[in-house]
Amino acid sequence: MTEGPTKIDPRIRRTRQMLFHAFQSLLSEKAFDLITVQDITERSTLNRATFYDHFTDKFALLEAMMGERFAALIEARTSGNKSTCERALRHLILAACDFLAEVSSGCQRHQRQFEPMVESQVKNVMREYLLIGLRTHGAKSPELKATMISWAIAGAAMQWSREKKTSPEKLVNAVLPTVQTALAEK
Amino acid sequence: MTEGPTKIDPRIRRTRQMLFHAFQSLLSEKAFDLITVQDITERSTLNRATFYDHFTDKFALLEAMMGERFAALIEARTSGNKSTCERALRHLILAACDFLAEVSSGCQRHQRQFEPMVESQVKNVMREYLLIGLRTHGAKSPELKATMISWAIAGAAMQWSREKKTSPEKLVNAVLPTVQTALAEK
DNA sequence: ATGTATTAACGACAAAAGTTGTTTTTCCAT
DNA sequence: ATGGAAAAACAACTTTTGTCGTTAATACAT
Repeated sequence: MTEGPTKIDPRIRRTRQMLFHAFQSLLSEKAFDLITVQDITERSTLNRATFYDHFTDKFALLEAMMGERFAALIEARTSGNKSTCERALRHLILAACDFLAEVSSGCQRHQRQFEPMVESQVKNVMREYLLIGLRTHGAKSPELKATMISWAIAGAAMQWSREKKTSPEKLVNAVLPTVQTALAEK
Repeated sequence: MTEGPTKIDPRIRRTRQMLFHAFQSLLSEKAFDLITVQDITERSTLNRATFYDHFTDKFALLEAMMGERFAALIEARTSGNKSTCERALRHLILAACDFLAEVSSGCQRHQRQFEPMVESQVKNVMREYLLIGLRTHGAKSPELKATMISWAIAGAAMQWSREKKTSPEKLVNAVLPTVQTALAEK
């Protein structure tokens, strides 16, 4: 998924991981808005300037972290076989719910600036996943369909994660019919 | 739509408008990221501290401005009669396209931080609109439906606005069937 | 193993973001 | 019109952001 062009310098990987870890541990303590770049670099025992060598700001860090994690979660669950069959769709929707629940539980209540990043990454990863399936099945306008469906699922999942008054499975059942008919359209 | 509880002090209205105007004029000159709060207050001939009396940051200003404008556009076009009939849906989707096109044209190319705000307001306003129609028609789970549909439309419109390789009407025709079947589901 | 190139570390800097407290202006109810 | 309440103006201050130039460390190819 948007693979890096060449081998990545292990130091870069290491530094990124250190920033991710520090950031995650801070997120479990205080709200995103209250976390400064300095907080992150202090905890990761890196220089603040080093942070800016890797990310433009803390939003980019959040975005990258969420994207990587959700993509990894999807990858792990579907073990790579993209598809648009019911089973795969159930997994996809469920994965979104689980991911958002996991993110929620690891964080100190979401902030204004926090959600949009999570949301956009969830949409991106799901869209990419759907797009592959749609293209191999030779659907009509795959890009448009992939966008509409990934956004619709993301919206449903975000709403569910805010309210959490039913089980993820119930949401899947409520969402799936709409998604399937949308996918099936000529 | 989330009306203010009481009459609003004219000074507040005035100050907000001054900030909106200054901001809009700056947006036509340089990118959102490069605009500072000081830029905005200088142009609006207000003190920088005054800005913070009204908005928490420039993101909140953008958000408020986009929300108000899109809501006004919708209001103007539908002259208040929310509905879920085909005619109303066409108008809704078209309104989203037109709004995004208008925003694009008035701005210096969108930035990373810019789009999410526009996007979220477009979704919010459309969701509210759909929700009213769905509730009066006694639909099944109106909140979920309203979310999925508004997000799907917003996604389609955002994608269209980035690419702009077809007319808005063509997009409406491509999007409408999916939306209608989703709305009609039992 | 060593040299080269890349990257991190570091310190210092300028600019912008936010905050606080005080004073002045403006609205509006009486 | 006048007094009280609310908002704006203003200045000063702290924190955070973002950048730059130099030095030190480290990965990798030879």
